[in-house]
Amino acid sequence: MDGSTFPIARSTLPEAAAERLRTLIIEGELAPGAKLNERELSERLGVSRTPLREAFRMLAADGLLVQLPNRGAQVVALSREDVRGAFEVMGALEGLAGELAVERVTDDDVADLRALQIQMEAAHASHDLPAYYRINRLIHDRLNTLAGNAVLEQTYRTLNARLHALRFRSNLNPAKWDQAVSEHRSMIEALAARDGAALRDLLVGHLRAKQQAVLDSMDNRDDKNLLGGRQP
Amino acid sequence: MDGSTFPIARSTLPEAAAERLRTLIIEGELAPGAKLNERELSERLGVSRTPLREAFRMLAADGLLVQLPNRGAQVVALSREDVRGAFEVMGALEGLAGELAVERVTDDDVADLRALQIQMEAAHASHDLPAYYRINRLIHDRLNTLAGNAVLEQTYRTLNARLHALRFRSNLNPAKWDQAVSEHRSMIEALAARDGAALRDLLVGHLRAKQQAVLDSMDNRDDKNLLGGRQP
DNA sequence: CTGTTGCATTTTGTATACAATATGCCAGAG
DNA sequence: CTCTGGCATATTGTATACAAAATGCAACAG
Repeated sequence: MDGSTFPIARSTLPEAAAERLRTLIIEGELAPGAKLNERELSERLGVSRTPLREAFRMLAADGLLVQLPNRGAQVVALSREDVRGAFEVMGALEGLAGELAVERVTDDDVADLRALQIQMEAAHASHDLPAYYRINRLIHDRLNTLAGNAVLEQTYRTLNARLHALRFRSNLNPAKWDQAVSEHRSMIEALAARDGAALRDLLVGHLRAKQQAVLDSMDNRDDKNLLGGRQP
Repeated sequence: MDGSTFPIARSTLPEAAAERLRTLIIEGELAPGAKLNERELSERLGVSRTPLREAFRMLAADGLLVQLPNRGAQVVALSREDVRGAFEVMGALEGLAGELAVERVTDDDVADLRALQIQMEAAHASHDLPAYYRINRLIHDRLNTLAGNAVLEQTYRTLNARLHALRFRSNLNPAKWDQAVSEHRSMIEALAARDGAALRDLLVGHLRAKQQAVLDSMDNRDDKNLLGGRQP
């Protein structure tokens, strides 16, 4: 919450287990809808069931797992509605981040972001999708940090992690990609001009486009199994 | 996440413990900053330490507790910055809720809200603060439900619970109270007119006023101890 | 008198044993 | 052949025992 304390961040076993599980889920190693057997997983991670169960509680709170009484935990399978809703909220959060960032951003920050934008365009030009996604995420994270609101940042990160479990990076058609890069350019200009309202609108629109792309890809038969087949 | 399943909601021990702790924190029985001794609490709640620790993890994820490795859990003490940040995010969320509600609201819904508004004005007229807060909360909850976005609703509720731990109901001066009631009237009119942009602006402004009131009360020497004295 | 070191006690962290519940299979009735 | 009931097995839920770490106090050195 406040981020100023540093007890050397000594990790405890439940936290470590949660972190490991989180990556397993996001990487797709644990597929959406997969049932998690406590004994098996505890052996696989080399911890006993007690800390593992605490890890489950943490991930469930993050929305990465669902826990059913006496029936264990399973990886969440996001429905179409869940994805729609999550993107709507992300849009509102990023919009707010933009408005707040404008009030605190320094010229150095803008310069940093411009540098990232150039890297991003390079990745775009060379069709390096992984690099593009990496830099894209850096930029959005940076913007959220610039907002200077710890609650916002934490909420944003949690939601983002949930969506990353979808691993929707696969298909992004060229037209939408061009569009996204261009939107990013406009965003940085709005930030440089300290135009909060414009930046907010750009971010909301940007997120809406992303949402649409993801929803489209969910309709794609090829990707449907990625979701665990729970949508009606 | 999806709310459509109903396995009779059989409560498990960690969930029950978490619920109990949640009210203890919100009612102020467990003061901000208070250290929670596992053994003592487990005896008091009549459960063993294992489910209690799972409850701790849930509440920590909700932001009601902070857990320090090898040093146990304590009730969160919100700093001024935390409160400011939480209200900013709440504003963005409610604004979104307003925009979305406009698209789904029925005339019956509007009638319900008008009825609540009348009850609220009655509570205001008779200076019944508890009733006012209760109805106020009902209205805001209703609006969030109307938005038809489960992710939004859940995020909103979690943040709201965190702020309720402040128990800031004590001081609300008459002028601000009048203002708040009047804003509510406008909000319902905007909803009835299906004017999403107006409703959004009203909600954001409404939240900003609430934020200011709470921050003012935090500066009040009388209330400072309520916060656990962690703010710089 | 002050500061530091080491020990006793308390408290948290983890593993495991036991209890309760759910799951799947098989037998038997219809 | 299908459906129901009951049993065996597997899995989750809870309590407790043991290990590790932190805290507080007291004794000692400076």
